[in-house]
Amino acid sequence: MTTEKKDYTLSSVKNALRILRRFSMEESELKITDLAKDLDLGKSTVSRLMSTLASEGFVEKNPDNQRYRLGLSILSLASVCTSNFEIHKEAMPVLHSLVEKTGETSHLAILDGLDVIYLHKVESKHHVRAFTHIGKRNPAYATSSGKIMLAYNEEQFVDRTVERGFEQFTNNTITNRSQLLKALKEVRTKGYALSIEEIFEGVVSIAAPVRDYTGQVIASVNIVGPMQRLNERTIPVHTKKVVEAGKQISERLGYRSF
Amino acid sequence: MTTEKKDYTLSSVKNALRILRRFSMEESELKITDLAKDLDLGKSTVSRLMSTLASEGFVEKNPDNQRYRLGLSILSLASVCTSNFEIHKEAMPVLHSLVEKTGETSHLAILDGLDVIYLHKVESKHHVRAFTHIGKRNPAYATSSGKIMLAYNEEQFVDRTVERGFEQFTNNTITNRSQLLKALKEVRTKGYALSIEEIFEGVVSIAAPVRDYTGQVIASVNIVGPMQRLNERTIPVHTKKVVEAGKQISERLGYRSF
DNA sequence: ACCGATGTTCTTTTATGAGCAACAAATAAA
DNA sequence: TTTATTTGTTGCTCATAAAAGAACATCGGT
Repeated sequence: MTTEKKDYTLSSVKNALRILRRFSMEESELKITDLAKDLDLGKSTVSRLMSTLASEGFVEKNPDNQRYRLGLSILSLASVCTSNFEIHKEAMPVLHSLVEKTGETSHLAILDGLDVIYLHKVESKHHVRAFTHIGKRNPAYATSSGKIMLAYNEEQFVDRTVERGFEQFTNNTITNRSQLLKALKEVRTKGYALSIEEIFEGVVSIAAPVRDYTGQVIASVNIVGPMQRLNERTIPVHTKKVVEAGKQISERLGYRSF
Repeated sequence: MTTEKKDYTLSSVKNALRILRRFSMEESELKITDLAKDLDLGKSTVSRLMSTLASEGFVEKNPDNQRYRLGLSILSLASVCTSNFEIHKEAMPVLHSLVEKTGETSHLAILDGLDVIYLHKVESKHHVRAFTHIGKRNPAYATSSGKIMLAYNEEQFVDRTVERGFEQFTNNTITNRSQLLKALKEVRTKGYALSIEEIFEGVVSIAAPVRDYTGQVIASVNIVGPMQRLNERTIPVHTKKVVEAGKQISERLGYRSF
């Protein structure tokens, strides 16, 4: 009696989806040959997968360079996706006013596995090079939002983070268990999280928890900006505003703190 | 010798994509049985398609009600999709300032087939029931943005619109060729387009063209609001601002009008 | 606790998708 | 321009993966 349970995933569908996931901000146009190499499939297979994807509007061919890019069907679905999150709706006005008050870009993030995902982003007036975008994933341990989520959720996330291992993005990146535990403890006592050049050089972020009506931390608000503007002097005042924003969203979700 | 050319689209992939496209703002959570009925497939087939989609994060199961909804993989791809459009980046700040100046919600729209698709949306402060969202499709002939695109593009779009037929959304909806031609002519002479209760009762929109460096109209800016605020008195002043916004975006795209 | 409805698993058969190879098309090089 | 080289699409075949139906499990309601 072999214990292997049957795997009922459809390989062609899986391949099609893997193709879609290959598209990224950095590589937004892909060629058949490259995809075939990446996914270890035949050119013809990929070609046919692509025309199927194209027929439903999930990709389209750039007529100029023959390459494929994501199609508008994706766009139509994205709003449906975010609308699933009640937080999203409640958070938007708060994020906007946070940006007005601080002058920095703000995000609403949730935890997906061991990564944070940015559900929403409100840009500041400053033209800064964008490191994030809606839907972007970042490892939780390296971001302020992520540390919030790790700090206020089950310890098992810490274990799993350690298992997965740390990538050192900068000199300040947390790279082992004890550093992480210490950081999370600090988050819990202070009620907010900082990330000072822990993932990008010269970039600082400040995050605060968002709680649902049960008091559980389900999301995080943050602001992000360059060190020049987010420094020892300004961080304390901005932090207050971020924490306040977190509380406001939490209250809109039915959380009562007393 | 039958002239039918072979169809190389992969049916399982096609079914998976059709499933994804079934999700909408109105029906954001779907059940296996319903999907099976809708798509005329077996329950077991849909079940396996869904688990494959779920394994790649394109859908996820709502633990509360056993239903499926769109997953975060979709979200990650959406920004990649919009970033393909150079207009998007250039238009954003202009849309924001248009919203500030007019107090109404603003969209950037492009034409896809015979529909307009909203590439971007900036909400006004007013809490109005949302009729649109990023990625939403609307028939071109019934919207101000769409009329802009039809007015400044090849006549063939008009023919195809007539072929596809008109749906009467309201009393003011354009429902035949001559009405459409007259409306488009007016758009061309005035340089902007109005939609006064042509698609939703009580809703008015004003749109202006956006041109690329060749002078071709590739997109449209609009504002949307309720009749109470967008009326004979305010429309003229708002129109100027919308047209001005269109020009600004066009200039950012390298268009020079002289 | 029962019943009805919904989702998942199992197995079989047939249709289908993957791969190879040839062809077409586009790009680069000469 | 012509030639060479890379890249994408099509034809065809066979192994196999996908669809269907039925049985089993699970859930939700009464």
